[in-house]
Amino acid sequence: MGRGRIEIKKIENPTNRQVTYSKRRLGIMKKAKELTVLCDAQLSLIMFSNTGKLADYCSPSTDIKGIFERYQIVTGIELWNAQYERMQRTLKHLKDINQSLRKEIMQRTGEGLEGMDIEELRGLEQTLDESLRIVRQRKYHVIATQTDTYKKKLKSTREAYRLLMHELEMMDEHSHYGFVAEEHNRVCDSTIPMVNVVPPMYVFRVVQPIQSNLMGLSYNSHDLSLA
Amino acid sequence: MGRGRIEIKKIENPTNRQVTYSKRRLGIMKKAKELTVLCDAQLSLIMFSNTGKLADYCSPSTDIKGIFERYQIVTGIELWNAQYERMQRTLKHLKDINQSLRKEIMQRTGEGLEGMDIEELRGLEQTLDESLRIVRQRKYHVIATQTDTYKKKLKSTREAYRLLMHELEMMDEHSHYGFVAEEHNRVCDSTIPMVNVVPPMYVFRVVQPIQSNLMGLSYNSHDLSLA
DNA sequence: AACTATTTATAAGA
DNA sequence: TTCTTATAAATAGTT
Repeated sequence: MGRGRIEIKKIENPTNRQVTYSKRRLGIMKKAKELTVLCDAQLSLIMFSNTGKLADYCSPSTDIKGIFERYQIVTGIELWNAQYERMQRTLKHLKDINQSLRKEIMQRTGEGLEGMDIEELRGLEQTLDESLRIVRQRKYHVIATQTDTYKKKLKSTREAYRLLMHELEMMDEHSHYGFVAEEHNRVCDSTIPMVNVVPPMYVFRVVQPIQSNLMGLSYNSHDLSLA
Repeated sequence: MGRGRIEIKKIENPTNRQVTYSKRRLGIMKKAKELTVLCDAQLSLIMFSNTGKLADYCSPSTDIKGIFERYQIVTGIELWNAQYERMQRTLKHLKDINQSLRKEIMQRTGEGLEGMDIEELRGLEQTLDESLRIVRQRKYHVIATQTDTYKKKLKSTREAYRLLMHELEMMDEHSHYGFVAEEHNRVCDSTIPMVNVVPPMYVFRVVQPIQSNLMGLSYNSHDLSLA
């Protein structure tokens, strides 16, 4: 339909091809609209030109999504159902796992024990017993480590203190300003024995307030009784 | 384009409409194919007639799904992406929950304790201790219930046995066939004391083999020592 | 489903 | 791209 018929094969001249595409695109679009109106049909038309440009038409009273869903139902072709169902299955699987994990936790908590027979209860008891053993072991390990850390810090503090005292003594012996004499003697007298004689625990208590910002230990006698 | 122009509005005569639909459907289909070939375009055409019949065309070298996906990408319209992403989020959420549940179980098992400080360990220990207490309580309850059941069964068996013995005695006293006399006396002598004097545990052991198919009890001294 | 008068689409040219 | 126009193609009404 034009000045001379054309063969239906790819138009090699790009300009020509583009022009033809424009004309025919409008033409088919018009046809689509007419078909929609005349025959009360529902249709979707999606076109991508050679250059990637999109043009589309969809009959009124519906949308592309509706058309595609209907298409899927009629043809049975999976456009996204496969993916959707795969996800749905994964979801169910995860939920199942979730439930069984929750159940396990519940049983380990001591809830939901109603359905278990003696053998199962026995097994659970032993498992819990073992777990408790491990947790306690770990706790004591942590306590031991922290105590060790404190001892080391204490030792270095004690050393620093001793050096300081030593310097003070030196100052006392070689200078005669005397403005700290009274205080100094008292401090010196009580310190030397403390550093060298007082048992670690006592020193620990004296020093602790100085370092209390470093770590917040507060375990009580109950905990220690389990050591 | 035909004998007289027509107005573009719904054809009310159903037959006429159907005929027109057929003709124009073929026409637009042909146009679609030509566009595909001439201009190297990609297109999809889906049509549903008034009566629900499907007709579709898709350019070669692609498929409806491909066109559809490309359409989504270009338009940014979510056809099923919204649903997809919602599911993906749910999936991730479930996985996260799953992971935290697993972690909790691990800690309750005594694994993965490395990151926990003393306070946390203390809490975990107390929780486990409490759980263990509950599980043990439950176990003893089940044991008690089962023992009770055994006692009742034993009692009824014992009663049945007693009645049987009584009948035998009667038979022995009132008849003089004598063909079971020897055996009968022996059985009678050993049974009466057993039923009335032997402590429950002893009776239990004697009776157990007879009923052992009913329930498979096998708790050992270790278990009982925890009672 | 075929025919055909007529309308419509469009190829080529500007 | 858009307009023009000669001509091919589509199709409405008919058989």
